[in-house]
Amino acid sequence: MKEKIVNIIDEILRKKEFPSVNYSLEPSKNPDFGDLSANAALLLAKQLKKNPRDIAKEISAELEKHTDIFTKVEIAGAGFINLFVNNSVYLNVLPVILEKQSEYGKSKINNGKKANLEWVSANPTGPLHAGHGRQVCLGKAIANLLEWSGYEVTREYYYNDAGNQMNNLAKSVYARYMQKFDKDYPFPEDGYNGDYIRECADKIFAEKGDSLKEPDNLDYFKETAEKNNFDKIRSTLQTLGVKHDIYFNETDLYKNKDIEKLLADFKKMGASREEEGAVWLKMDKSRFQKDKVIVKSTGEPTYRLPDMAYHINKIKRGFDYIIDIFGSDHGDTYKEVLYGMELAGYKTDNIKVIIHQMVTFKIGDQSVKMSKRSDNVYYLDDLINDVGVDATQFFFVMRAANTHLDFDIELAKEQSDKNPVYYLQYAYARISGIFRNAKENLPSDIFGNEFKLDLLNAPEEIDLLKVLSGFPEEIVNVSQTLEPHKIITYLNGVAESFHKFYHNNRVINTEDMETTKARLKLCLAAATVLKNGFEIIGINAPERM
RNA sequence: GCGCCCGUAGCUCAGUCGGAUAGAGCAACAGCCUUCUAAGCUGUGGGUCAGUGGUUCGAAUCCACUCGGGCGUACCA
Repeated sequence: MKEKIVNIIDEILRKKEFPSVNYSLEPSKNPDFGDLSANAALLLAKQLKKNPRDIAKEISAELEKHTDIFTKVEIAGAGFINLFVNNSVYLNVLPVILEKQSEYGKSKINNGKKANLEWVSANPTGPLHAGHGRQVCLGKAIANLLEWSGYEVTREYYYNDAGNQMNNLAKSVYARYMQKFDKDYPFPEDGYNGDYIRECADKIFAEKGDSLKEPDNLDYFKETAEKNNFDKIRSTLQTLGVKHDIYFNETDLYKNKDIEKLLADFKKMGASREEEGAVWLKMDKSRFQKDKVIVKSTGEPTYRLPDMAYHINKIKRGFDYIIDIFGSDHGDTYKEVLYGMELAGYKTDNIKVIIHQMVTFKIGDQSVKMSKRSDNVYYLDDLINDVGVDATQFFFVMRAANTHLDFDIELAKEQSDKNPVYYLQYAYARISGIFRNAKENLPSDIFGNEFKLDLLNAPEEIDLLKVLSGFPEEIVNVSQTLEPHKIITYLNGVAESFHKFYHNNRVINTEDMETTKARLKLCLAAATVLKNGFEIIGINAPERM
């Protein structure tokens, strides 16, 4: 609908031969200012050096001709054009929602394009801890959002089982294993200290007895621990309904020589230098503090080089849009990776990196520890057990990614109106209740396709339709910024409008079947939007609560 | 020290490519259930948008500085 109005305004501006300006057409905050407000005249006034109210007058005279859409066009304040939209415009959205159902809100703007979303990508050194949840849930919602905007989405997990951390893991399990025979056997200083390490050692002991006491070969420990950990990670992801299409293995980049070739390219073009036995990538001093090591003096690459090769690989696979989600602890490193790729001659403008800030978990005033190195870790599984899948998903997606998140476990656990998840889900459950009632007590032809739109004329009914009509536009906007918390803000508005409607207008009224019919349709439309929105943010639509 | 992110109601946070009277939930207070779920609705109170200065018709939003918090600043990933 908004698109239609924008087209009308654009047409008028073109006819008047005004310079093009990037004006806004926003829902008015105050009902006195109509449904929508445009600031085009204010911006034009600056350029044309004319009185903004005069320009507004010219534009609004044209707008007033569209009586099918506008009931009133007003000029207000410094030169805002306030548009009062005809109710029929909103009413006509209802049949559209009913027809499209689970497709309502889906956009085609990115049809035919392929997106790659890489997230989680936790190394298999242990189970996911609660802090990982933010990324898991955020990525789940963003992947959905991309699909709703038309992309074909590949969900990818970068599986990194090379490097020192895995040796460290093996040594940790080995030490726990050896402690079965000698309880004073030293545990590595920077070893992984969680219970899962002991479990893994127990398992190995149960299967292999004392046959692995010789420390010359830790491979078995490494492989077993790695498999154990990754199974745990995948099981947690499954609980949250996350399924990756591709697990990209870092070792493949060694096998197919991508890393070797990239290193050779850097050398050939003089982008790298050797010092103290290590290879350094020459960094742009205006953007980075100093050069970065890409191959250690031991001959092993640092994480940067494989990361560059990995992202080059993604580009070569032909994605139109490549998205990574990282925690703020990686906030600087991705810039190095992108810089390296640019040095190697690849364009990185279709790569978007989402950085989310850290999470503090709180029970009352007490914060919960999350370090992998300490014994008492709050795992993502623990969190899900404590608060449930929906609350976990909702709380992680509820806030903008780039602000710190305080996760109030007590609040998320709360099965009451204090919990913000329920406000939304309750609206859906209420509608389901109405339909249960209607099925039991009304003749089945009440659900027929014919109904009288114009019986919907209560202010709450029109308001609800206004909100519902904004859903497709909301998806388009949010899919551009990839900020799913805005969907929640929007759905809150839907729930609020519905609750108000429900409170003031009884749906099922056996005295007036025609109104009942129309209102049931409105309820169905509201349920459709809620359910579609829930699907994007990744929570369930409960029929009863 | 330097880089990135953040600072909005008692609490948790929306709003930030400049727009009209800064919003929501919770908490507090006062109302509303013989009718489809009161996990709801209605109303009241609550703000120097961290601070100072600047840019302009207009700043929570942009710029500079200051203060406060988080994360980086590894031949860890």
